[in-house]
Amino acid sequence: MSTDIQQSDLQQEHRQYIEPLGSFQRTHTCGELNAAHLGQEVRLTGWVQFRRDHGGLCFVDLRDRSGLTQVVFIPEVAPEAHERAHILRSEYVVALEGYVRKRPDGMTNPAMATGEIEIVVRSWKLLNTSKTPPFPVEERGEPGENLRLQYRYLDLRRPRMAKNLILRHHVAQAVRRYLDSLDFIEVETPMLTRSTPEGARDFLVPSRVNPGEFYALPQSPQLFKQILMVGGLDRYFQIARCFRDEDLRADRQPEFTQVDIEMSFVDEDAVMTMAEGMIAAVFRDVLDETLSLPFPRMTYAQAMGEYGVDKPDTRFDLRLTDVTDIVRGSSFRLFASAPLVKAMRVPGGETMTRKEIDDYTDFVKIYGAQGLAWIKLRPSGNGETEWQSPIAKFLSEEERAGLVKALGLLSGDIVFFQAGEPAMVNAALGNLRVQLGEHLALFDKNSHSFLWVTDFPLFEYNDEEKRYVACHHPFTAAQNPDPARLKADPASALARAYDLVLNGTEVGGGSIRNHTALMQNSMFAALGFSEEEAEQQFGFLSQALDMGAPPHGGIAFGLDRLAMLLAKAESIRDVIAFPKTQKATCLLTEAPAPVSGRQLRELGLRLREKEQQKE
RNA sequence: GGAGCGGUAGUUAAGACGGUUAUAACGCCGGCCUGUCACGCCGGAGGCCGAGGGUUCGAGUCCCUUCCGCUCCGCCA
Repeated sequence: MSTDIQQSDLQQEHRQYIEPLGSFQRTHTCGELNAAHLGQEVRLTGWVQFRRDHGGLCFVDLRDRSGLTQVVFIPEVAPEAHERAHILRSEYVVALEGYVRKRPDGMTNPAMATGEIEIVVRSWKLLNTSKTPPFPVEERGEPGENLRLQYRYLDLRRPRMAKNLILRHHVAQAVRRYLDSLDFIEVETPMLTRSTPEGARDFLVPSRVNPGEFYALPQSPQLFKQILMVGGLDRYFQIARCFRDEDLRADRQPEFTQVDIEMSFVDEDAVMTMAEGMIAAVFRDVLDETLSLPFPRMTYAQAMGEYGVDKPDTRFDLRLTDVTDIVRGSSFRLFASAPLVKAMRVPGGETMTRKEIDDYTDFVKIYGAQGLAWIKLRPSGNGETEWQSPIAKFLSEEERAGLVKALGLLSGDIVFFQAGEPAMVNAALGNLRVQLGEHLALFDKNSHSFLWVTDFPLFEYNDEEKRYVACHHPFTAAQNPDPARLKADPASALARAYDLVLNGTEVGGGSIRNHTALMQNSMFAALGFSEEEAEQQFGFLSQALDMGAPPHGGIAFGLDRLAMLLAKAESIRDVIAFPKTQKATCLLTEAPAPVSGRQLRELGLRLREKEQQKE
């Protein structure tokens, strides 16, 4: 309390020294000065990071986005400037002029980029004062995320956040350079558009002019970019903001940025080759890393079979194996009766402790598993291998031999099993695989392993809606476009879709689209739309396709995720200037917030009483 | 909708077994200091232990409710 009063009094007193910038416009940034500038007269501007006041000499580290420079106030050189320097506090904003000189022998600081030199101040101006910041801008320790988001402007002054946003900028610029060089046209598509029934929940915007009607913010520019192809634009891209009103994750925000691309007269290979070139250009320009092209490809079926997920982390080599047939007749009833039994061999895992196995058991329960069966193959003294396992006693000699053969089991291994519904089995073992990869340090954290996943199913069954929905989106072309087959056997239809996976994260995905009205309408029919519904929701698309739409396809990349992976950030929030919290709020602006009754009336809206009380 | 972790000076954390006046470091304020660079030395201020209720002679600590942040499941074409 009294500290606050003292501080605000102090700041009040210091405010009288604030001056306009005037002629003190900077000649250099704080990060760029070095021995090459010795003797030069310079002007710098920036924030005070530290003041080290020796009574006589007074040092200040001056910071801007480019780095830090030590400036020194010397009574003998500039008595007035030195005298006034005692008011400087953390985050005060100053402009100063002086000359660059070499630091005395033995006084250089090799940890600083500018550590060989310092600026001897002749005169300076106070441009603004600052309250004592709630957390230090200097990166010592990590303040809580709620504080960082509430005072995001201070967080952005910290080198890590500045570095991440600069990296993100470089990614975006590399993308623009590459696509421009290939004659792609950047086009902006509407933010206020129409709600569509498929896909994620829409953010809705009420229309004042059309009471009772709503725009939706785009989940992606999908329909517009296809219609641009019908419009003959041929090659389009956009760094587009997209909105999805779903729950957040460490790598998911309700508004995010997509590098959105569409091309005419192409097939899958043309799009994928273009995309590989773009990713390679980004890695070359941003990380100075050369990627080897083309990226490997794997079918969806193989990914699910061997990795349990549709976005395998191919940095390490653990695989899942289907052993359903081997244990079909087992006296272990769970194995004998399960629709799918899979196993994962972990070489050298025999040394795992009971505690570790228990922790992995808890881990797989997240995905609906009842437990986690395991077998350790221990070398016993006489050169034989002992099967140590709670389930070993249920396995016949034949079954053991079958497992050894199918899994390539060796002494010293541990094998994990999962039995049950395929979705659960794959999710449990697939995610356990990733967990083991991290815990056992099976990969180099600096490596980048790309993979195309192809041949996705066209549809997946949605239990809630009791119907098939599009796996990718409803505009994706089928590999076999025969309408009769789509209708008869939707489960086995494959899509002309492809995802790009980097280190187990989906960074991009796209497809060849239905470019004839016939293809598109048979897709709507297979999704269970009546002709009237299809016409009402997507009539404008069918109509456009029916007026000479060229064959076309495209892809979209998550710019935030890409930036996150390149920056090695733990959260997507660390590469977004103003992200939302897990409850989808902005702690800086306190959005969302109630609106006035007048605003609601203008929009023809009325709140339930429950919500009204919030106002 | 569900599971888990966390919330204690400005900040980051310790305290958790219920028991005197709630610790520490950094930061902040005052003083001293002419080569520091996480400067140093001396002194000082600073707390509704997220909020509300309960159990108890007594609650930072136990119970209930609730708010906020984070991670995950569901969800995310």
